[in-house]
Amino acid sequence: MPHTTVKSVTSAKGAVAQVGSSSDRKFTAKGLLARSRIIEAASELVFANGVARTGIEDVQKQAGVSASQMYHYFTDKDDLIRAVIAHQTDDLLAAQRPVLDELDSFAALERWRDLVIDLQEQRNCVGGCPIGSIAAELADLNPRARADLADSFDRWEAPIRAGLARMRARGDLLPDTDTDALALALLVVLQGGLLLTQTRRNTAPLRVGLDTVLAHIRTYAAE
Amino acid sequence: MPHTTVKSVTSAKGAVAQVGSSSDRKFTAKGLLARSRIIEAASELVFANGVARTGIEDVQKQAGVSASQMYHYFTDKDDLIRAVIAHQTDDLLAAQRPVLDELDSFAALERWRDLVIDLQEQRNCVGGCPIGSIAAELADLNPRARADLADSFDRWEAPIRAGLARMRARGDLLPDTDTDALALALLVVLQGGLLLTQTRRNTAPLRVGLDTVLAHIRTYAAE
DNA sequence: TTCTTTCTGGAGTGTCAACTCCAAAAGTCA
DNA sequence: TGACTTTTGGAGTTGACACTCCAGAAAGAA
Repeated sequence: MPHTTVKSVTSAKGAVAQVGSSSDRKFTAKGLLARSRIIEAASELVFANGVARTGIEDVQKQAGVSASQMYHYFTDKDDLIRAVIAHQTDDLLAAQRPVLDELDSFAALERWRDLVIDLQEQRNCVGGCPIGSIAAELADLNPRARADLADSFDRWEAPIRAGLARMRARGDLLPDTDTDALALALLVVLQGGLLLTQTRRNTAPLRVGLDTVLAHIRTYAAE
Repeated sequence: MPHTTVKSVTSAKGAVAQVGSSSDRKFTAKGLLARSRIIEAASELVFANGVARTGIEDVQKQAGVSASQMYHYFTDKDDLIRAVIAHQTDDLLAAQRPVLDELDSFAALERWRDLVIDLQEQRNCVGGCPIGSIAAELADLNPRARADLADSFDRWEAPIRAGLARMRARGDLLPDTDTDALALALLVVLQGGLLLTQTRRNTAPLRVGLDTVLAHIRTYAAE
């Protein structure tokens, strides 16, 4: 995967078709199962060791799959990693639901804060953000991956934005509150908090970061 | 460097001696020069490509040095990377001085904010935090590196803490302000902001993050 | 100068990792 | 059943990469 060469062609309609992407192929039910076992195994290994240190052979072993299967379901390592990014994003959002979709009260924001901190404590502060870590590794190296990661962050940010916007619409927050900025600040503090928490093996950074932004949001409370 | 095996022995006095560390050797002036050229080259390459994707041979070429020199000045790649972490930390703090040491007024905090954002704009949002990126890659994989990285963050946090503490002592901030928490929040928002800025190729996350915490600090302003 | 230590060149080694290939097993569908 | 497509096994290839080794050049100490 070094010197990632990614081919893409622009179709007649102007849409960009991704040559070499495996996601549009037709697979049988059995095939899809093998494919998802591979993605699952790769996700775990990438989370633990990073992209560069995750070998295709390691993934094969963990998924119980042969080399030819790897390249039957994915064109190359890049393609697999993109699938991992998508999978980890789904997983991440699922782990924070349903609270993530109901971030429209101060109580809900606190529940979310507690949830995130608990998750890190459960794993003893080992492992940062599954997509943040990949972002730090690939953002400058792989344009396609960077775009995917940006999309992931967007997907994460959207429900936070929506929740805060609802609070403002409902009158919980002052009418001129810049809820989009607050939502972005929450995502920022989450990423930074996770990285420092991972490095210091201590949830204080995550806690302090989130609490700081939450306190700031409260200064916009109406009445 | 996969499966980093780091030997350390406990001496009679109970102090931990680092077997294999190169920093305590005696080198001539010429030797030190070659050594620092290696560190400089390695730092650039690691910043651009990450640790795993930086080959010893690449560093050799960039530094204009032979393989035997690499292993004359560093016991192994781990040892080199530790030197890179130290070097990048020095560089980073130097780039933010003298403003970093004078963060004891709202005006100074704003100057620091502008400085950090300008730095990212100058490099078109390419490259995140030189030590944050290494932290994301190595924190869970290499205990020695993790300790070094934690120290780096401490060195970074210290002047911020000191500046805010001076503001409180001087009466710019209310007496019961938790300045340590605010300093940590600034570091958190900086790391998260850099990562998102790198991924989105847009300084908004860094700007919004810093502004949010700065606004929150202002709510502690005295009188 | 002579002795010792440091510094440097460059070929070599063993390992691992990404990717390929051919052919066979298993499933699909007429 | 028979023609087809999909799925799988596993050996092989190619290159990269961390690290070693030996010997010679340069520098420092006496």
